[in-house]
Amino acid sequence: MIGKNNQTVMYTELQCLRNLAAIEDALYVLGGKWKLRIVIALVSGYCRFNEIQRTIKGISARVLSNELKDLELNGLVERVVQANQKPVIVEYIATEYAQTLGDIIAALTDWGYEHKRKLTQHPEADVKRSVVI
Amino acid sequence: MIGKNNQTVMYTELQCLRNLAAIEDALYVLGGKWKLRIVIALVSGYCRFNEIQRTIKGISARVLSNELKDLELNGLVERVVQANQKPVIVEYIATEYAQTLGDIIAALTDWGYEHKRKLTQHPEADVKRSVVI
DNA sequence: GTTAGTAGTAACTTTTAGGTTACTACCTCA
DNA sequence: TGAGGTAGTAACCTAAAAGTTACTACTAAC
Repeated sequence: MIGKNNQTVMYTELQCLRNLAAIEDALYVLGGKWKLRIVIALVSGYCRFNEIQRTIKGISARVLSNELKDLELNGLVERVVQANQKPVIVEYIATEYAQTLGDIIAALTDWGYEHKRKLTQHPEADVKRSVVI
Repeated sequence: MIGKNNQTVMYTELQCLRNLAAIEDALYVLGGKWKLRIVIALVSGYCRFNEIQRTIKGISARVLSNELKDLELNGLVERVVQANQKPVIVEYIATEYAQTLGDIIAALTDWGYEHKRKLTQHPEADVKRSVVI
């Protein structure tokens, strides 16, 4: 009952289970607090370690380091060491494959904007309620 | 450098920060292991508590209960109590607002399918490597 | 000569998310 | 009459994620 551009689409039971599996795969790679934020920072052109850390407020060096390794393992980020420079400079580059995340990032970003707009316009709408028939 | 339908789009620094904020808002509501899975189950027509728990493998009653409350607070789920029935029957219904998640769910599902296809086709591609220049 | 930047890592602690078990109270079916 | 389904909750526990602090080793600027 949901689909692209908010068209109504029915899922059969089998499709529902397959979609659950697919979204599970996607969230396995992209889930967690930081992964998508890092990808956004990378595709926006930030590529140095400290630069990324400064851009993404709140992330620690340890976590950023681990997340970048994960993303590299999944083929979304390439680590480029410029050994000729002194001090040695490391760049993290979003791969071509990371470009395939465009739809996900755009959809999440759009929804986030709209959701915030909704919250600030009708704050009273978000009150917990149960409908009793 | 990324956007809808994988079109190349540049982000300015300001846009990058705004996108980071928007995706933060979206992930605040939708993040975590279960939220999107639950929404998928709901829009697929599963609406009873135990039914949802059976559909989403691995979720416990405690977690499902908490997640449904969160989703209700954010206006994505409506809790409908049919008090005339014995035993009392409770239905969880995806709200109209939940339909706005269509693009996100579709994008994540598509990407999950493709990513799995990629992994099974070229498993050797996912080897950690750093490029040293 | 001290402060800040380069890219991290190791060891440790805290936080949070999620899992487990047991329980309610009522109903239906075999 | 007890097994299973209805929708949960309370208390407790574990495991994973994330945060903190300190440190390397070298460079450049003030």
